[in-house]
Amino acid sequence: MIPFEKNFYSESPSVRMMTEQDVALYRRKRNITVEGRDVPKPVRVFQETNFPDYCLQVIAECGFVEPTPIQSQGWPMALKGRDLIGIAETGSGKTLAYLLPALVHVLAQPPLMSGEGPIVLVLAPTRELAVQIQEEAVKFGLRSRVRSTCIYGGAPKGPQIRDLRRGVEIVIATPGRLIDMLEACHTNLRRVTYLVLDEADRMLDMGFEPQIRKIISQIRPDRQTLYWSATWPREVETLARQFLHNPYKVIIGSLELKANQSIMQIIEVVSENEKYPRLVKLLNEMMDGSRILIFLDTKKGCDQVTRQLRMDGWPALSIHGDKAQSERDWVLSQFKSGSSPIMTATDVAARGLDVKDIKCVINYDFPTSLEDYVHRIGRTGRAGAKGTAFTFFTHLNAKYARNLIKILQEAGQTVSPALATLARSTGAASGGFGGNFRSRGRGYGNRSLISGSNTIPIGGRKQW
DNA sequence: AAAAAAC
Repeated sequence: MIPFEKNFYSESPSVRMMTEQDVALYRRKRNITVEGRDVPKPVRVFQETNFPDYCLQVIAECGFVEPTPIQSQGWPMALKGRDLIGIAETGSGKTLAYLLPALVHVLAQPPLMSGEGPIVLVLAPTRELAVQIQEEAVKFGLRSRVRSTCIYGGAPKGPQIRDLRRGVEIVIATPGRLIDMLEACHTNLRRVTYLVLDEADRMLDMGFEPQIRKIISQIRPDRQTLYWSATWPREVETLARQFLHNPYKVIIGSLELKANQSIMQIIEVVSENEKYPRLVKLLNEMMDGSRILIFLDTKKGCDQVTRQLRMDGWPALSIHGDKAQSERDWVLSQFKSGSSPIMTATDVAARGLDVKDIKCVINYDFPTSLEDYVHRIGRTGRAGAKGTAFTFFTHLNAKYARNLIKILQEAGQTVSPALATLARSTGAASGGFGGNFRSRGRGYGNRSLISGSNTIPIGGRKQW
């Protein structure tokens, strides 16, 4: 094994001069909570970090003025070489919180020899998110010797194999294709010393955990492991700590499920039949060139609503996991460029995606967990911008009402009487928190997305 | 009676 230096952080003189009181005040003002032994002081300006000069230059070019709270505390922690759990709301700069320390980490290592695998591995739950992270890595790795590549399914293997065989310091991957590549010996994880789980609670849930276990088992145990998410259900903590040693924990705000405060959240209690007409009414009010993202719970629902919208003349496209990756890529690019300002999506688009100027998120269906609710609406209101989230809420979703109200109140939103009434109609607070980590709610009842004369069958496919 | 993630 190649030994690696674990502490890349030395406090700048200005950080060293901060008194404990200064630190406490700084953290209090920015809602930073820390746990762990020997927690380093936060950095207040970019110049207090020890990132390479060219990184600071890119930061300046991006127009960033000062580190976000998760960055100011996360950077020195990550640079210490210790494990880390970082929890901060959607749109608060988590990607750079782990990517820049990753660059420093790589630059401090002996160069890659031929046949060696990556030094940094970042795992993400969707292909689009992996690609987005890689774009960010390219932006900051460009002017150094740090190469990166993205390994994900649905795309041709050839170029990915070529990149891996040629050697890259940073690999950003979705689990399935990475395991595929490992089994085919196109790469190995023997040199990985910096492992990131983005959207960590999702990566540790039922669907992903076995794959994550398989991947982590191939990485040296003295690696540095970093978890990041906007949501952190209590149920994951025990599982998560199995893969961590003496971690720091940094939380921005509270550990309570918390939505981004700059998003106006509007819950509309409707019946199933009222959804589509209500959607059209909202689109008529909101359409002014900016982007609108509509979430549904099922792929079929996405197709149906998109088809109906297009028949009614709306420029809508749909993204979900049954579509070819080439179409997913195209739809997302059309949405990003504004050529198709309305996108319907399943939860494939719920986490992490950073599209500028999404003015409005509409939950056509209420999600199957409140964590997903927080992530979905977090596609708007990014980097301090304002956004609006409309959510259609039916009596079938009543079990979420109480905890949803908690989220609304915590984020300073008004609670409509209709929602309050629904909350009172349910017994003790039951449903909601915990997402995939507890048993799923029962009783969905019959649902058809578009009722009566509005139903549009999709050619050749059986439905309902 | 959900989605995602490899071929």
